[in-house]
Amino acid sequence: MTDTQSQPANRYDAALADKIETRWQQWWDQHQVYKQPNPGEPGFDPSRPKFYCLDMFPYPSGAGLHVGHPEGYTASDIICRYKRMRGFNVLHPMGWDAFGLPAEQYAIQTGVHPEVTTRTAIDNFRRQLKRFGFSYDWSREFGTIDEDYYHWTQWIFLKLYNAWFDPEAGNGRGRARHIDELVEEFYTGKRRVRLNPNAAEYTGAGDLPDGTDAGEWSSLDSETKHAIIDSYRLAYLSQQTVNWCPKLGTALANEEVIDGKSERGGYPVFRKPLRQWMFRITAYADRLLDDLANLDWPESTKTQQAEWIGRSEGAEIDFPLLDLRGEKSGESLRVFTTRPDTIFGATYMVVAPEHPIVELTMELPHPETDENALRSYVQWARNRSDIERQENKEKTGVFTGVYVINPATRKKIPVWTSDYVLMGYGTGAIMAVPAQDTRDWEFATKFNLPIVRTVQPPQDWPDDQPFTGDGPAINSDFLNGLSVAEAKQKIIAWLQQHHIGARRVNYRLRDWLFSRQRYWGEPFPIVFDPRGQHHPVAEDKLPVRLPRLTDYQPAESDEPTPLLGKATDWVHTTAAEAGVADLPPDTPVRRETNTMPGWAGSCWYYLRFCDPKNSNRFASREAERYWMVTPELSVEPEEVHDSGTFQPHTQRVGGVDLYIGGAEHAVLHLLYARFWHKVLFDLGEVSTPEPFHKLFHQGLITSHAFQRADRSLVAIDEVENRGTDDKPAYFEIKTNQPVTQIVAKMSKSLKNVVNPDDVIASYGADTFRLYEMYMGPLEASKPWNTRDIVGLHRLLQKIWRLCINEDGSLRLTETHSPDTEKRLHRLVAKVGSDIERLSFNTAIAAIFEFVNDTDIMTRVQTDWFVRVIAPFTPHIGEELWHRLGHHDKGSVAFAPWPVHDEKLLVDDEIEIPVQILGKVRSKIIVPAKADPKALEAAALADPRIAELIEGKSVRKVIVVPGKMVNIVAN
RNA sequence: GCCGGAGUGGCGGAAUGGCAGACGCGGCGGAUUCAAAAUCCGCUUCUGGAAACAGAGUGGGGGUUCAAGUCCCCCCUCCGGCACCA
Repeated sequence: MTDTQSQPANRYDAALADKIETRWQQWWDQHQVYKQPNPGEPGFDPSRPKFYCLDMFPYPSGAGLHVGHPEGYTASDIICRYKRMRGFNVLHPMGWDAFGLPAEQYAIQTGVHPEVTTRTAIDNFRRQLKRFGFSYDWSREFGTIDEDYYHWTQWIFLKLYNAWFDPEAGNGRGRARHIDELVEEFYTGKRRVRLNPNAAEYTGAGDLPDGTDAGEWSSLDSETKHAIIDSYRLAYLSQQTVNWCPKLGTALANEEVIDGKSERGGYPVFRKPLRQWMFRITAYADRLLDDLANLDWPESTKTQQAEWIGRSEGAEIDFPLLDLRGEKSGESLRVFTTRPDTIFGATYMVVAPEHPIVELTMELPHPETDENALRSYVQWARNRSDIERQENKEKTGVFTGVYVINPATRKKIPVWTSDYVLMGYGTGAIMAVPAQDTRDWEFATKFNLPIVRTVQPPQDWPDDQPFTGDGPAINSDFLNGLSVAEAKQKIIAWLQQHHIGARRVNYRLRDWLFSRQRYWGEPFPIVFDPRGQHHPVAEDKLPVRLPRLTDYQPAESDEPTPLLGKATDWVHTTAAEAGVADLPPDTPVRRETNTMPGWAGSCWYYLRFCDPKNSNRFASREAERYWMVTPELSVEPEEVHDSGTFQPHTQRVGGVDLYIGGAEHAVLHLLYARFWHKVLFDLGEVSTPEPFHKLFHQGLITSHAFQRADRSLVAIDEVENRGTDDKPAYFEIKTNQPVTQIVAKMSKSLKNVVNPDDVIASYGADTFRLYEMYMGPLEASKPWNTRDIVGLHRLLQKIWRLCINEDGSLRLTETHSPDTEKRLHRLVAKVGSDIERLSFNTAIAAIFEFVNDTDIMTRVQTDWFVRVIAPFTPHIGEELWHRLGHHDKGSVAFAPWPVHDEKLLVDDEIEIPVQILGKVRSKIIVPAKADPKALEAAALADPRIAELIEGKSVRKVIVVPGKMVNIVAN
């Protein structure tokens, strides 16, 4: 590549920027400059350390990139470029999160197939990203909708389907094992044959799961065997209450339902039980919680995950149920409580409206049951969305007519049902202790239920308030006088001794609902036989391809009907065709018609990037190990962890070295990915227990908008400034009312969305990159201010003028300036350390200062300077690099980062402030290495200081060598 | 309500307990120009002062320290997340 035929203009402007940028982008593409070979491939250098830097891949929408995308992407690009110059093998890939609801909705609106709209959006995103000059290895690009990608998404699903969680394995932390090993243990009698006692789908069933030995494995019929095995699988089918919208023909996420109506269209939404695929993520709750400690993640994100998991310690207690005649029935109602110490104050019980006991009571009413009231309440509660429940917290409920015995007081207490008790948490039933719980207090006062204090409140405590704090137990028999903590210990021991309760840990985290009724997602590799039993598709029959539907309009229906049901030829097939080994080949089978949710594809894409073209495995073991394991953090095992044998003391640690993306994914995506990764780790498929070692969230790029006195928002084009730039006075044009400028999210309605293409057209990509990095700290949310961009463009103009003459030749001097040299070494040191700590705004400020103070440089100095700016502004960097004569030596991307001389970083003489009583009164110039005595003497000898302390007595002189002198004199 | 994070000039922001406001934008003044754009130079926290300089100053109030934007306590505001989780 030569640049002789097109001499650029003398000035660096948008046109020149465009010419330089497009030229080098083409050149990078042609020469595959950023292609990073894997171990064993030609050009791979095993002597270099590795660095895996990942951006959260985008969801390509029809609207194209917005200015928020390039923020994190520019940051990671700078780091990757810097790391390459520091001699790292850098894995820096990009791809597309392309299945999911928005694409499908867009397709329905436009009438164009989602495959087409999505591919178009991807092409547009790729074009836009390339225009920024990001150094992605595009040879690794893929989309989650690619068949040879979702092939492995389905394969991972099967891994979870064919796995169970053994709580005793893995040194007591629990570990996933192959389902065959469970069957083997049942068969040999090593393990009691019974339903999984931790199976979420059976909680609330009172005393059902525990203590139900199923007997000899070999004596069981196949249905029972299936039921037992399925209760252990990490992927299982379960009846779940969902927000069903008949008009849209799909279940909706909670955030898509507003006031009981769908967000889109405003159609009514009902809560309906639906059979759905679930993941037993709750089995991993403790490990997901504990392992946060080892991660280099923002504390806020770790906290959010910890709270999402919501571990709470307490006890499960059985309350004996009374039958129709008021006698002990032998059954009991099980509750979870964190305050077993308050059991003597449990004056009534509350169960969720969905609790089995409610259903049972409606069928077999007790003498005091008001059947109609109960029925209508349950009906009403069932149709209430979660959002309605949140909005109106006024307690509601009805008495079921059922009584239980409080095992501590031996008194008969009533069982109520109320929607403030949630079926999904604990056992779906509580013992209500109004005196020590705010919610129970509200309920008890509303329905006139008895309140007995069992913790002594402080003396001045109001009578009309519950007391939830610590204090001595009262009215509690053998617990009286004990503190809350002591009472808990004692009552749990008592409960266990009498076999009516046990210590128990509960989690806020629920099992993960994984089915959608939508079209645009990964099909499940599952079929159903004529008896309704599910079977996995054999691994070598993957992928199960998403059929191409021409009619992807959702069907309006009262009954949930997944869209894939329309693909009748695809749905109805045979065991042989589908690849089910354990059925006779000609057995008619029905394919699973639900699809996976949008999260599926993003759960493991970081693994595929290690080896994206592999058709035998999701990634080769060698590639996965090379990119994911951080040797300096790992204890190298004697034997590699391939076999699935857990080796707690030799495990490799690592994961993606730096993962940059928005904080909005703090919980769901990052938790789901960690879960899948841990399962794959347990099964010996990956080498590290965690997927992402270091995580960083870039801040939100916001914009300006205007606010009326009533706090409503006004779009920016409806406002004018009737003041000056310095003292602005904004008015709404229509009403002539003053409005105030505020910072708001970019949104179409506020007309404050910035399109990156426009900015690049006006200034070029290098300016755009600099601007976004200069706005402020990467993690902070910052308002976009178009006016400020020009400052960064001017910096590039200055850089251009500093290096290029009016006639287009290189501008160099033979005269070596020691001052320039010193400042250049400081620049190298400052920019390098600022990049390491992701402080790009201060690095750019240092470049500003250097350029402002520099007239001309030698060839060697210019060569260094170009390397320093190249990570930030790769196009102008590459242009200058080649003009410096590096034609044949390749890209500046692989030029070594300059090595500064530490000696040039310190001055011989420095100016330090002299304070009197903490106020700066003078400054003195002293040798940098002056000792405290010399500094004190110099300070006291300063004429101004001498004048000011005249007549005062110097009580103390504090000297901080190299920093300052403070004289205490009065 | 609970959990995070943040409040510094007209604006974006800088500052391992050690000169608050680096750097950029905007503004003001000047140079260049027939003129303008662009460019270059100077000034730009507030108050008083021609200046030297003095005083005040990092959301508010207290405290620790020779020294606090930074550490501690209380309060206010804004942003983000969660929210009847027993």
